[in-house]
Amino acid sequence: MKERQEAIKRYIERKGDVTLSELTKEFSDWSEMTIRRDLEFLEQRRFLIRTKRGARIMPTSYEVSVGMYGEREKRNCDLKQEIATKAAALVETDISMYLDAGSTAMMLARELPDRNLIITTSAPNIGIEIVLKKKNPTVILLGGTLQRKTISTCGLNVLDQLKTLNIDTAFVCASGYTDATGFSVGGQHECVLKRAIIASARRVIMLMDSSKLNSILPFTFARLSDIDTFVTDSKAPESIKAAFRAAGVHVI
Amino acid sequence: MKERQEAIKRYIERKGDVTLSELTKEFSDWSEMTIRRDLEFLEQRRFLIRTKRGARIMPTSYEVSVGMYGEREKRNCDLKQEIATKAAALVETDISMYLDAGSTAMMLARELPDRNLIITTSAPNIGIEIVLKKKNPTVILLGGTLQRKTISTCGLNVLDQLKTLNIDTAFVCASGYTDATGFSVGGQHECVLKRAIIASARRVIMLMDSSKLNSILPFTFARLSDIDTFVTDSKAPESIKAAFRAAGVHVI
DNA sequence: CGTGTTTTGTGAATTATTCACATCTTCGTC
DNA sequence: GACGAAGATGTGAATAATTCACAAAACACG
Repeated sequence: MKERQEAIKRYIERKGDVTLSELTKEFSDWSEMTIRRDLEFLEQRRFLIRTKRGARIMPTSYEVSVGMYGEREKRNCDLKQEIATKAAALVETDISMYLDAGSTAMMLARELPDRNLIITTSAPNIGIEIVLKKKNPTVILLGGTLQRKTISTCGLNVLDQLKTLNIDTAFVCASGYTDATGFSVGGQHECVLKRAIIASARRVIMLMDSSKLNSILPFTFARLSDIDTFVTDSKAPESIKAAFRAAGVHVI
Repeated sequence: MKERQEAIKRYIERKGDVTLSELTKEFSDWSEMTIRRDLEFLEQRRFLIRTKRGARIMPTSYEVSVGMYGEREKRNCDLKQEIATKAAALVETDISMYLDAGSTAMMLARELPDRNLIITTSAPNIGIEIVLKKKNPTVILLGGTLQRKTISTCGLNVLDQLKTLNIDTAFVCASGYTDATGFSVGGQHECVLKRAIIASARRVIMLMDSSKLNSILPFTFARLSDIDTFVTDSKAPESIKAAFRAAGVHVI
């Protein structure tokens, strides 16, 4: 496969859904016809499917996280991508890690290196994504009732399942944060799971885009003191980042 | 949603990928424009995506089972569909059932009624499929290591997980059968799981298309005496069906 | 260099899609 | 059962996208 085709593939993998004109603008060194032929080439190899006026990433579980929830998820796509890229740099080979549910975590999953990793997750879509796109990581899915809204499992016996797993680094996502309430989410079950994960992991890395700062959701699952590292995007206000650092959190 | 739109949706769900001209031929009572509008309607509701000259089923986990593995899975698609339809008729409301991994099981999942059911499965793609497309069933995913080949989980503690679950009816798939060897599969882990399921379920329904009869795979997980019902397609030879019936198995 | 092969670009021909509008249904109301 | 409103469907022209054939350019190799 040519370099340009690889680049087109990567571009579409990130965007999920692109138009031909978008691609011709992005890859303006080549003609529309060439890009068209590349799309045909990539479609034949099942990397993507061509749509009416462009192409879309080959749907595995991608659509479950981004497409399905639609606009809300796509809105802060760039911020989340930035976070995912930064977080992926923190992943070490040969470790046991936990990956949370959610679209930011899905993007992180796509950025993970194809190396020897043990990845535990409660998000089956993320697990499938990893297993289909990478050869080396081992994926462990937590069992339990599959929640419709979050596409993640939660079970009464999560604690039992975690007992036999030693998680080194946990990548956890939050839906809200304020100084007073800490990190919060919308679901009770998620809250319980995240707490258990945080309690058992050696190192906790929190992923959260700046749009979620200063919002409160019903269930608090962690305080600043519970986390080691905080990964956010460049739009996060310096004041908050400074406050986090003052509390001993490594902010990236 | 209109009846025609439902029918178009079903048609595309079965075919996976259709052209507009195929649809206008199939639904010749209506004009191309109407079909076009229906596709737009269905796309908005995220049931499918429109491609260059037609439409394709909305990729959730469908592609994981059918598209991804490609031709092999598509080959006996009609046989499997027949089995799935017959098996769906055996599903009762308000029961706890187990659904195996595999493309036949995926098709059964799509045929399930949108009613109150507790569905346990080791196939996360099937679980996601159900949860995204139906409102009423509760899905329980078994935890464990996610296998790349089968997209199913298997864990050391499956037995523990099953202890708290009372499964009434188990729909189990096999990859091979001969009188001498019984029902067999290719993976050791699958074998263990299927055995555990069969041991704990009140009623076992085996799903297998006729192309798999008279083939042997490495691991036997069940004998004729272990199953209650055998669902196969119309191409299965009468002699085998008669032999099964003679052994006390209900053949459909 | 020269030749054959592959890749890329161009524009015309073909095909698909959209749009505006006309017609036909359906349904509630008097 | 007549009427009007709202929605669904069909038609054809306008627009846009895609394909195709072929020419030009880039590349490989002796």
